[in-house]
Amino acid sequence: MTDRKSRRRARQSADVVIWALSRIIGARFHCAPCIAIMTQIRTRIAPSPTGDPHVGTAYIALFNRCFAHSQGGKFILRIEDTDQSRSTAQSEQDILSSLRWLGIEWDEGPDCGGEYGPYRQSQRSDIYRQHIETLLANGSAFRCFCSSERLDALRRQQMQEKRQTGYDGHCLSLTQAEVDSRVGAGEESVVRMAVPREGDCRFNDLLRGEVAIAWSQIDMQILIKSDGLPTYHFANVVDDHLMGISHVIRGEEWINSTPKHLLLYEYFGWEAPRFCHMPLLRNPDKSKLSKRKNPTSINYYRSMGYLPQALVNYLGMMGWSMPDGAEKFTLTQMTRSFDISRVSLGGPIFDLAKLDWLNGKYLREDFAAEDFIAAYASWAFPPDKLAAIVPLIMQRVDKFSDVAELAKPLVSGELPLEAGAFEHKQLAPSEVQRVLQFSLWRLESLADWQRDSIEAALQGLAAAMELKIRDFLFPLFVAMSGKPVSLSVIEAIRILGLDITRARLRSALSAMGGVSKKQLKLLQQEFHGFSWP
RNA sequence: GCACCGUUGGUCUAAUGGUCAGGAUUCCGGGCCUUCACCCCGGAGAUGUCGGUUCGAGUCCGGCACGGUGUACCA
Repeated sequence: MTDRKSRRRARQSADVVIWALSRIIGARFHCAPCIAIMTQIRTRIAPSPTGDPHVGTAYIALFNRCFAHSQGGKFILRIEDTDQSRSTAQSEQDILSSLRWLGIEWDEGPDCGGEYGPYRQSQRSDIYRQHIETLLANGSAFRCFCSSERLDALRRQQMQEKRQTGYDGHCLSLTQAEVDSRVGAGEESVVRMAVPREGDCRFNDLLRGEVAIAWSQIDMQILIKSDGLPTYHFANVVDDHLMGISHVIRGEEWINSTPKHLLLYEYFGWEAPRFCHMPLLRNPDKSKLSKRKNPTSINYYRSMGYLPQALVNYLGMMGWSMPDGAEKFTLTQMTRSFDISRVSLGGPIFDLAKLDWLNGKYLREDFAAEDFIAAYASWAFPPDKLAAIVPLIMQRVDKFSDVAELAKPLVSGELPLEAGAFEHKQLAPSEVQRVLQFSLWRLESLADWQRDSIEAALQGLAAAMELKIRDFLFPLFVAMSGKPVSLSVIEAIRILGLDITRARLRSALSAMGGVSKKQLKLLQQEFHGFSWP
């Protein structure tokens, strides 16, 4: 702790010097990234558009943004979409709009541009191709032709012998002529980085002090995949340098691969940025926050009716505190008082009880009745949702006083489930669980969230399970509405969206007594055995 | 397995090596109040463990325990 304090002091004075320098130099030069590195604080968030917008992304983005903006620097958003098979444009859109909803805005990014673009890695292939040539030429990277079979066998053997797993340097001994002829013959290959086998890599983490990792722990990482695209490690380093990133603030999960990154900077002859590894947000069981165990999508919090300012505030309380101890603070206040050395390293548990309290505090203290009305109305009844709800309700009511009860499932979060709610004369409890779990998996994999595709997916699933659609839908009705009779369950699913649907199906599953790990595995096998049209 | 990073009430956190380890949440009790909630007051509850340095350790050093992460042609 003392150590932390003295580091904090030292850093603050160093930052002042750098800042002053940037004022002097920055006024005269506007060119290479090297100048930017020397002169300006530049941080980034580099999400991979492979799924729901994650609260962990927002968390790291928040700290990067506060760090940069508290020192007159810039905060950049870069899309890391080198994994062609998993990246989607939809996910990218969701990430941008979620961060914007939270008020975490960026100075440069794929949507707003900037001097260091493009800000999407899939548009930077030429840059990576060019840069890998440098490493290939100076011998710090090499072509590898090993098949995945050989690599698998190698790994198995290493594990059996209880040795460290990793590449054995097989292709390191290839001559240039050999490499050229095999490449010329069209043989598939990857590019790996050479890694020393002796000694330690030492670096100074902004929060943790010196970290030493033996080079023997570091694998000869693939830099360019056989599809010609870079892996994270390579693209990340090249881009961070070219974009003038001065401080890499990222999750703790990256500590172990920092030596790879440092080595790449060295191979290129570039000055490395400062590294700062934040603690990881955790599930209540202390494992890394995951959507299997918790709602992790920012969209979930949005559709549950949390306020963006409360969620950002709450994220700011994770591993960090205001110097004056204030618990309710805005993004602006956080930025103004920001001091990265106030980050505490124990992984904070993302616990909803305190978020609820904080959100309520915002609602009570910051909203006049008319503000509340406006905010609530636009949350509960945005025009398109209202248009979808009204026709459903009109058919089923006799008088206005019936409306609220019917609409309840569509404007609520989780619903209380009565004991025995899932009793059914055709379906055994285990069958009900299967329907719920399979439906959840099926819906999660749905590409578009339209009435027809949801219906088709569920019908296909019912057929695969050899259940009558009527019986099949029963558990879903109950899970989604809390009652066996209600509005169209498919409409409800469409209107409520995946996040609320997931939460309801999950709470139904746990109301049924939960699914053990063993059961889950069996169900997974069965589910993967299904085939869809 | 190996490596790395962590460890203050259940949870989020505060504490220039020096008061009685402070605040928030949660839970419980009381007050306000027609009820509930809000709000106010009060209570319960923590430095993982063993050793070392020191006049003095939550804070510095070492061992152990526990937890987490990493060990991919994912990021």
